[in-house]
Amino acid sequence: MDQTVLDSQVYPYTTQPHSQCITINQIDGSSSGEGSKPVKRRRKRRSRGSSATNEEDVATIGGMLRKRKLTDEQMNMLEYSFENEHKLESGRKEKIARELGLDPRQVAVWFQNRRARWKNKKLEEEYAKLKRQHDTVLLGQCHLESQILKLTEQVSEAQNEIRKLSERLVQETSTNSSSSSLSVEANYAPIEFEFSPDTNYSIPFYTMDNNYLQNMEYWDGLFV
DNA sequence: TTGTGTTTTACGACCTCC
DNA sequence: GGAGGTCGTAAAACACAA
Repeated sequence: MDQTVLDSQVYPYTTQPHSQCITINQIDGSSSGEGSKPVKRRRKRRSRGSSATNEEDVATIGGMLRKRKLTDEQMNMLEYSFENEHKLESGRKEKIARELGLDPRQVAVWFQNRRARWKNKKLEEEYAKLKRQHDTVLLGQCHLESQILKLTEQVSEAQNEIRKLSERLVQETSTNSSSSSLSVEANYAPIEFEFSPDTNYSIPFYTMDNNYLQNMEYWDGLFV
């Protein structure tokens, strides 16, 4: 067999699988030292040949078992099949395996791995979507907070204005009261004032009238 | 060339469903 | 109980920067 062709389909797979140097949680529970939590035991990894069902699947080169890498054509067919249906019932598995010249076990494994990749991708997309939504909400929150700040400043300015005017009014009323019998309304046209021109918000104008004067006490209490 | 990170293939453990 | 699923991981293959 042509070496290039062989290499395109199979790759080194050791006859002494690294399962010998197994893993982390393989051993007995005693080594973990963590009492209550159940420890997963990892068995020895089987050598590739033990599950293979045909010769092609366990080609050997230089004493090494070789694991097969799927060809582009096989990959395309599997992808096409996966697009139609992510699950794999046994009849379909056998059929695909036959058509592609693969071990049904290989087809099953490929679908398992493909589903895992698909799931990961979905999770990433979902995460990105949620992050975008979160960022939008944050932006809205910032906007609202800046509006609150602006409005608070405007309220504060308005309160100062009202205080000044009320003081002026009280002072002038007291100096005129002895010399004039005219009412406040007669001497002073209602005083109106606006907030800063850059504001976009419709804030009611405050008009000096009798109601205002009657409520002075109430307002003064608020200003303290 | 080599070190390192990522992808692909494969497997074991465990779970669920019929 | 068996078939087929997920999950976590090993190890080979691959990509790529230094």
